[in-house]
Amino acid sequence: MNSPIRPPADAALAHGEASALIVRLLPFIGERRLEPGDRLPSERLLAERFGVTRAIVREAIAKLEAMRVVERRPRSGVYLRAESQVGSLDAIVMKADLGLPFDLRESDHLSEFRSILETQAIELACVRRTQEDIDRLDACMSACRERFGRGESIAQPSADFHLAVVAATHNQFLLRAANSCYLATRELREAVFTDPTVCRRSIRDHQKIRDAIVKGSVTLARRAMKDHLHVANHYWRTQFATGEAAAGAASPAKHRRRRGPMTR
Amino acid sequence: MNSPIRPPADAALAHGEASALIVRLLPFIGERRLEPGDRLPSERLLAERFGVTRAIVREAIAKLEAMRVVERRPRSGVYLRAESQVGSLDAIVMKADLGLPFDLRESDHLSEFRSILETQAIELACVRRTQEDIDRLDACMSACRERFGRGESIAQPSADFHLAVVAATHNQFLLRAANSCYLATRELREAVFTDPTVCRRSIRDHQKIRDAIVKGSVTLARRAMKDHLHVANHYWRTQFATGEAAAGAASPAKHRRRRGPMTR
DNA sequence: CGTACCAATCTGGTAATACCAGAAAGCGAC
DNA sequence: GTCGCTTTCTGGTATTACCAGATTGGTACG
Repeated sequence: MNSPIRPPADAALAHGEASALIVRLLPFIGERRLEPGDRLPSERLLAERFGVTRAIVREAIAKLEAMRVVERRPRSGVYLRAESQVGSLDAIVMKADLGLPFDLRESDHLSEFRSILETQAIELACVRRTQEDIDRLDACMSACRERFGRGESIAQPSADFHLAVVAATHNQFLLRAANSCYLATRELREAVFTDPTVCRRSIRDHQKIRDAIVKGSVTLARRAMKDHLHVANHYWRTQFATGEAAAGAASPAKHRRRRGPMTR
Repeated sequence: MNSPIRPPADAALAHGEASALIVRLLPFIGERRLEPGDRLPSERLLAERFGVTRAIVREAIAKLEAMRVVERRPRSGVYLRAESQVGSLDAIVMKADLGLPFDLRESDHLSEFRSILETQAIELACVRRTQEDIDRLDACMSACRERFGRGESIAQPSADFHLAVVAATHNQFLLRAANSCYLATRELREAVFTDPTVCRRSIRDHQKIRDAIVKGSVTLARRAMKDHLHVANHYWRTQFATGEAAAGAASPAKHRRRRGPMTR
């Protein structure tokens, strides 16, 4: 199983009324000026207000609770948590998943976070990589080249490569955090990685990174990764700005409802 | 109602049948040898099997879905996702929250992850800290000293200090990731931070860190943080080992049910 | 008056049941 | 065999009801 470790399917939160309710719930919280510690309306009221069942409300709240956006107190109510302090990483990732936009500041912070993870990860990867890790890197490289040759976007195999690097640290926490980053930026990456210039540059950089890891040279690898991330973040920022400009009214991140047979 | 500082209330996932079901569900997945991509039994079967309602099953699955442990495919089934690749950071944090044990390997990886976040964070903090950030650091220091003076555990204010450092980066992603780390280790930290030696050492180290941040000296701060983390991780590892040995009995703080080891 | 106590009424937590629509499997007709 | 129907799965949603803490309001008592 050398293929890049990737889920067969799309992201998770897009289905059903419960997710739709979350999307409507967040602005509702905003316009009500609810602050951390405040209580949300009762489940029954919310159900009535949004025209759904209590079961739907409870499912939505369960998800928000899992992401530490909200806290349930039995027989008392549902309370908003202090977002910045207790929200989970995925509570932000979810924003993208639900079609809510990032602002530029958040985008930069995400880039910074990703850079931190990956520059540290590659050093560990140089030391810990196994043959299997290297095979996975090569598989991603092949996938990139193949897709590029067909003129397709290399967004996914490129992300897979980066994740494969992190995976070579064999540290689950690093891997999961990095994965969240790539989930959060999936849509915009699609756009960035259609530009042939970007693709060529990426593939070249990835090759350097891969070679450095194989060689086990920490300094080489870190240098290569830093260079790559620097350029990548630049492209990313540019793309984000243009996307931001075009993101006027309707959120373009909405065509996610794929229902295909899902070959697995 | 505005109590000074809200004792973070108990963590999130601990209430009710849905959470209990998650705890029973994970071992169930394990003993059934379900692998990524496999389908879970239908909701109705699970409900019958575990003696709860479908509503409970759905709530539990909603949480697992939010943490990207499983994936729902409408009118098809609930499928296990590739854990290492797609699970969220909080899917691991949850383990602690549900009373499931870490193994030593995971514990070390968590320490490593935390160290990466915080050593990078402190550099940014040196540059970006505002007066408000410094005030927060000082408040945490005071809380530490006060509690230590009363002979209480400084686990919470100590964690608050570390989080305040990360908060000074003004990077939400860093903060949330770091926060997840401290949530995951809450219980064990309580034990570690009752030892006066540890407390004294921590407070001293924190003071150094705080001063370096105020001074804005990146090199000093990084040095101080690295030293502190090194020692802290040592204490932590020791405590973990002893805790592991005594883990035959139930978790000391909670009277939560736990089943088999199931660490996969 | 003030206070202690009690009952109506909130809350979330859980249960039981039913129906819908897509998907898949069985199965008969050809 | 293959086509096409029907049955039987699946999750998705709605409805209703009851339980038990918590809150609240009022009332009876001191």
